[in-house]
Amino acid sequence: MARRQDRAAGGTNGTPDGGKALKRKTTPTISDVAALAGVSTATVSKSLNGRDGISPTTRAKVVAAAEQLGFRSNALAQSLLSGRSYTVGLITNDSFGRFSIPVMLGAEDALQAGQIAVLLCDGRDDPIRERHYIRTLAARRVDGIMVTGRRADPRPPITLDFPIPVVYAMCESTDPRDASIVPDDEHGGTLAVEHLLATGRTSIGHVTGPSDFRAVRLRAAGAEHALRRAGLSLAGGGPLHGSWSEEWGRQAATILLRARGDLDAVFCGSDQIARGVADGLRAAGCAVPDDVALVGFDNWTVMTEASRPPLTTIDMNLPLVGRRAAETLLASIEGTATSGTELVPCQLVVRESTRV
Amino acid sequence: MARRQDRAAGGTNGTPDGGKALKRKTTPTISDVAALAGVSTATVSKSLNGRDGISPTTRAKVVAAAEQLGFRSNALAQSLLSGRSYTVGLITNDSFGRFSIPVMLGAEDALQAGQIAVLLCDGRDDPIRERHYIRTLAARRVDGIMVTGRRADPRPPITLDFPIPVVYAMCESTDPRDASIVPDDEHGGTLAVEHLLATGRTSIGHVTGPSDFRAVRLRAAGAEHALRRAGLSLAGGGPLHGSWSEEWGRQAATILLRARGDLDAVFCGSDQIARGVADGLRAAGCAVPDDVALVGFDNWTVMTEASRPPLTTIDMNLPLVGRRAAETLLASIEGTATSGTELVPCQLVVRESTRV
DNA sequence: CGGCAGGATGAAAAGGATTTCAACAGCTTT
DNA sequence: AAAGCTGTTGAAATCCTTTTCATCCTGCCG
Repeated sequence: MARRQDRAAGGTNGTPDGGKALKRKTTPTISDVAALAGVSTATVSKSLNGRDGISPTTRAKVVAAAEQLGFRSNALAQSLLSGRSYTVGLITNDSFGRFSIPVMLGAEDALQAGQIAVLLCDGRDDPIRERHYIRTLAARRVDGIMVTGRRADPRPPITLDFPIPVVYAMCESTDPRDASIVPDDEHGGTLAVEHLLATGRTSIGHVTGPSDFRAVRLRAAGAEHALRRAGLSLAGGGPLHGSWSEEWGRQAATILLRARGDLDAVFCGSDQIARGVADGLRAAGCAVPDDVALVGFDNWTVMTEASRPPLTTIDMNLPLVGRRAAETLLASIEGTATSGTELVPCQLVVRESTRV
Repeated sequence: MARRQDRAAGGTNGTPDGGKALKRKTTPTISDVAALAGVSTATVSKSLNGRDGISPTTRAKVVAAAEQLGFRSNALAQSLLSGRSYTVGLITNDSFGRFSIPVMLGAEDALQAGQIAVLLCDGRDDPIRERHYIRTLAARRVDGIMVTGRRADPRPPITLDFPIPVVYAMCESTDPRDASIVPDDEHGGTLAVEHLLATGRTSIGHVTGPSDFRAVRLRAAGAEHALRRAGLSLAGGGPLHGSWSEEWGRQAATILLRARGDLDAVFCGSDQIARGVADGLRAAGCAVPDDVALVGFDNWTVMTEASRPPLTTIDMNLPLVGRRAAETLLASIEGTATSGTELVPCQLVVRESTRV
């Protein structure tokens, strides 16, 4: 199956650390430090943790001994005693795809600041697997659980048979008593259309994904609100629903142009669709942004930058979603629980496709 | 910053679990189970862990008591005693991007089978941050560490002041005594060119990324080997180096066509480049695959499927890289250490761009 | 000089689970 | 009936750290 590369050096060395091995057999414990410093473990603990009631001389002695031994306090023992593991579980069902990752990074960053580590659990949309993970996390006595996933309709809450704070990021829980953090899709749709209106466009189409996605409906609603406030409505009579693909974007471009000769802008439900629309428009001899302006959704740079021209788009601030989820979870762990859904605002990112 | 959605229900409920709260104050311990079953904790432990020397009657009684209390053994306490945390740290410097994710998923899958959990650490290419994480992982007494990252040249090994097994996945360590698992890029290059040769192409160009990437050099070397064996050489005299972008692919297509009128195939260093080449060729009136066949690299479906036509490409088997890394790490934890670099073979994925 | 306040230190318990070894009950064997 | 054996069970030690509370010592005041 795999082949091993020949190497001049190191091939004969069977130990994991090679010449880097240290003399020490096991990692030093607080008792080792105590023995070396000639004090009790209690004194070591207090010295190293900055408790007062320790004379500067003793403290210095202990610190030196700890240093010399390379002592690192055993977090497991600390957790056992404190009852807090300073760990949270992160369950995803997006297989850490395009949407989960930024959320996860934002969350990890916020948690790490609180000295909290993250245990990874890839649920793979398998409820059994998810149950298994929840049991594992329970056994490990995590302080909280964060559930994230692909963007879709609200999901049933995870079932715990023990009381641990849970926060849902990106994927809302159907139980309104749970805390969920999601992007404000409706607001995103509004932002996109308001930008198009502000640049003087009036005949605006909307090409988007399947209508059974809640996000699709919300973005369209936001767009239509903005239009209505301007006394307008969607070109083509309503959103054009299709798949989340460039191919659909290409087709939709043709459809829109045929239906409305005066089309001067298209707001798309994703950057992938937008890129397809851009290609479709160009193939039809229609210039972007001179004839038709284009706004995408997601700010997925792979698409926005590769598109010709680069796409103006809506950024969902996913790292912020993750960060807020982490903060909410932390607060909940500290005892200040929240419930309900928090919407994180989207942001307009302007590029050439809406140049005036 | 964020706005909170109004909800009819749940708004007033301040507790984290709302009505779902259980009566139990704290999670039950083994002593609780022992008390309920009327036996000692030793007996409970043996009963629940399938040790023998326990009568069936007692075992049943204990199991029933544990069930009734919803007892779950505290993994922290177990770890403290056993000296093994059944946890490994995963340090990445790719911010879990396109390359790390599949590797990570493969690894997580293999580790999970060994009942081992994964602690997430995003190093962000910051050595200080990385150090910090290593200290945290040490304190948590992880059984091993897995280092992964963006594909590039070998990286300096992480420095540990304690003996823990480490495995490098995707990013090779410069120390040959370390265990590293990486895709076999050279083999990938060979596979691509052999496929083109097998479909009757003879004038084959190579458009790829910057030459300071080791992967770029290896893929080119593999391609040239295959050509040499067939008595041929690269059209254009050698690899065309540029950026990892579609734009470069488009330009390179023009360059190659201008230099070689008889060009009948292009092997690209990435799917992104290949897609650009496909667009460039089409724009120049050159049909893919009828006039020129195309092979990409990465099997990044976003690119391969959206390209017209869909791209034949090389898959690096990243989940397998992760899986092998996990297996190597597990073996190392169990005492069977390995050193040196293991190459995971690539795989040809045929699509329309090389149709005959 | 005795008593006392106050600071520094250490013994011991706690946290939850596992394992060893001793004790014990019940049975068989001589 | 005594000795020996087998099969169950539990007391206690162990893993490592933190915290409480008692103890001890020093120096100060009366």
